[in-house]
Amino acid sequence: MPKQARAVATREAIVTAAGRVFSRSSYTSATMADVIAEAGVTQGALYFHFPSKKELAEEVIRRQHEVSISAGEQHLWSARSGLDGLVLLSAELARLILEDPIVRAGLRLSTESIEFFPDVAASPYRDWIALAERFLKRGIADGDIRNDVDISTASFVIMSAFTGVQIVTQATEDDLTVRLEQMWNVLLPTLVETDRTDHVLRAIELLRS
Amino acid sequence: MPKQARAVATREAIVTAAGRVFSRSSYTSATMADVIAEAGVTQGALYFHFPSKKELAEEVIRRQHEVSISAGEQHLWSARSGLDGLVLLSAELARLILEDPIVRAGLRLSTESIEFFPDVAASPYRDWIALAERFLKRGIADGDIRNDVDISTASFVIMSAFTGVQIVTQATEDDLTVRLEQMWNVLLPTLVETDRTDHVLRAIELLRS
Amino acid sequence: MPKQARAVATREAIVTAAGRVFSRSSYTSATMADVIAEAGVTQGALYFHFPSKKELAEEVIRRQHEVSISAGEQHLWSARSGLDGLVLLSAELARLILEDPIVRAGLRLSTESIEFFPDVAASPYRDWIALAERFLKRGIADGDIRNDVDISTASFVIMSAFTGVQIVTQATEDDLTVRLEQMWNVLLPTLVETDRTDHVLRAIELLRS
Amino acid sequence: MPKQARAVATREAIVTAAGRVFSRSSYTSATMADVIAEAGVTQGALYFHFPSKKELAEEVIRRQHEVSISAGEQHLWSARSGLDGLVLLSAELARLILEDPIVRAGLRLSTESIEFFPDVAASPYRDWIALAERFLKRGIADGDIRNDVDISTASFVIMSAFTGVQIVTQATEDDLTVRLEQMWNVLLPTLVETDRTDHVLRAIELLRS
DNA sequence: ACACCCGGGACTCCCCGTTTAT
DNA sequence: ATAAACGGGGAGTCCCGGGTGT
Repeated sequence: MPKQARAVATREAIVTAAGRVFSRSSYTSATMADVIAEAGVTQGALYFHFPSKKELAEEVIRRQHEVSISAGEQHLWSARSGLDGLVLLSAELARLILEDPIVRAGLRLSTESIEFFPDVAASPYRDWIALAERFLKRGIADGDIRNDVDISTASFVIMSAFTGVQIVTQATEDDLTVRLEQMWNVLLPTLVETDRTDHVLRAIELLRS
Repeated sequence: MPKQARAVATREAIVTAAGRVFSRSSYTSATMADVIAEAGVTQGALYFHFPSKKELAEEVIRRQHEVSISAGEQHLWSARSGLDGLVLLSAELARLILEDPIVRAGLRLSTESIEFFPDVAASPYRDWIALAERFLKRGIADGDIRNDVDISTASFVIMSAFTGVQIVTQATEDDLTVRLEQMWNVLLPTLVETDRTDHVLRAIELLRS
Repeated sequence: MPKQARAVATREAIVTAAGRVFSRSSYTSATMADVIAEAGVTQGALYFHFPSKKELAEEVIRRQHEVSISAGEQHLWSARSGLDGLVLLSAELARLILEDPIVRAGLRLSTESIEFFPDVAASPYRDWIALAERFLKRGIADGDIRNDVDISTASFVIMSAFTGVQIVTQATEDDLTVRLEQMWNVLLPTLVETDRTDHVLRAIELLRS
Repeated sequence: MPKQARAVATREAIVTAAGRVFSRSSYTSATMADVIAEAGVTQGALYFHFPSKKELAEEVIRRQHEVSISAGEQHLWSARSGLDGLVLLSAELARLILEDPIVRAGLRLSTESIEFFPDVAASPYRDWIALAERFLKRGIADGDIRNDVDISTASFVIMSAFTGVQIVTQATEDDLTVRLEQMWNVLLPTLVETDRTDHVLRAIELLRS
């Protein structure tokens, strides 16, 4: 699709810069000038690749979506079990949120600027919940997760708790990985058979790597 | 502080209007003109009472703080037990978030506009966690909650989960009370002795009233 | 006119404060709030005594006029001779400009804010020139000043030079008294008979006291 | 710096308009809207070329500086003698002040708005005094000016008197050229040998052309 | 008469997302 | 793809008028 290699590089620089800018300022308080300065491109270049601020933000949101979904997909197949995968997914999402500006920006944009992107506000959560459901299903098939667990409810509560932990941790500047482990310590007992605490311990162990 | 009755009414109208405006728009995208229109006052009146947009927002945050804390305090003494109180607290907070624009606005401002109010970003969560700790302590004393529960960890996870449920629910436009019940169904088993499921059922029953 | 002693004090405090404010800020950049803060009165008090910013400034101008004229009048009679008086007048005006905020403010207002007080822009200069003329006349009568001096021209040039010295000195932050002496050293020889340099020396000596 | 011809024209129109506006209103009472209206440009155009009111004013001050200095330099070499040049310089400055709005504005801005441009308040006077010194030096070399004249003192008094004459004349709405001649009639006798009154007469004659 | 609180609203500087001319 | 221009708001300031109390 892109005609010149330079064009790709420019576009990439813009999106990356937008990620940094939108992750540290809200949609309205971030300015195109900020993005231009951060990317080191000219106004014309920016407006050539993205006709408006909104479309630039939407591209960032799209990237966040791609990245977090593909991260999840990978674990779905590579993890030893559904339970392990679920825990690893949460760790991977946490890592992305902490380290990838585009993910952080996409998340911030889609949740916080509901007025501008009303139709994508729910999608990160919906995506994550759908992912979690698939892990839970596999977990039941694997025998790690109790088969009387309501998959839909459980995945909602898990991903909500994850979201809450992430948000509260960010606000209080706590250590997310520590808090995540505490979260799983509270949640896992209700998901796993009471006499299979070894599974719980093993899964939590995964968080430390 | 205010000397005239009219002044009190004006000030109140402004804060209420600010609550509505800041709950539907972010801090930066909300404008003083919006507040003026919503309150039906003049610019002069607004700037007489609040010298800047920031101070107006801070007043809204302060109100949110007061309201949610005092709501919690009340349940701490009126509830039959610590466990019941904790559940009722969550229900009350949910109600306030859904129904009181000032609470919603205060929450949105303090969490989302970290760049402008860095020092209060954590306070709602810290407050709620501290409240939850007091409920948990009473719950242990009342015998409703297992005495090997780590109060600090549990209160953090509970309030994080609550926060997450509220945020995800808001984004997906689900019914918060239903989701809250699902959350408690997952969380309570780990807090209450396994042979005291009656307590769990009774507490959850409270959510429906 | 004022009925109560308190009113007189308030009014005086306001005018004095206005002097300080208008001497350090221009008419437009000075604000009524500045005056209020400086005077330590309330807005109501200020607006009771002066119905507008303009009238307050006009009062300051009026005071400056009174003060500088009466200072001149005094020297006219007390000085040993017209020449001495003229030199003393310049010293006295310099002192007032340096030390009395109301004089400085009145001067600044009447000269700089021509757009607001067009009819008084010239008056300080006209007043001073008229004063100088009277001194020169007496100086001729006293025999200190050459009788072929054109009084009207000379007084204009003298007071202009004085004004210029004062302005340039203020801008360059030089010592006004030193510069004033230099000015008289240049001007006096043309006013006094060439063989009466003792008069010149004596007059300049007066500046040092 | 400006890349397009149109940009140069726009910028020029803005500076010229600013000159007119700032010469008839003080810095604070002049508004950007005035400049925009006077220049016939849009707000965007103005703020593209000058990021703030202050920088626009500073450009005007810079222009005034350039114009008056280069006018002086020219006379320094073209005049028949130092004395003639000095008188011509004063006439030229007077002409610029009367006819060039940018010069008038720059002067007004740098002297009157000390609060905003403290570091350039003195520069017009310093520049002129430095120029006068060079003329006086040449005048002594040329034999027009007495060699016992203190150059530093004399140039200060001359330029101060010039400044005063200009200011008083402006306030009283007198004819500047007439007053300038009167000023020189008072000042020259102390600068030139008493038996060389022909020089004085010739120099003053230059003012009339 | 004197003082004060509260409110009114025009206006100011400037930022910002976005097109037009080159 | 860039320099230049566009123009709609943005927050906040300012001078002042009314109603109230003393």
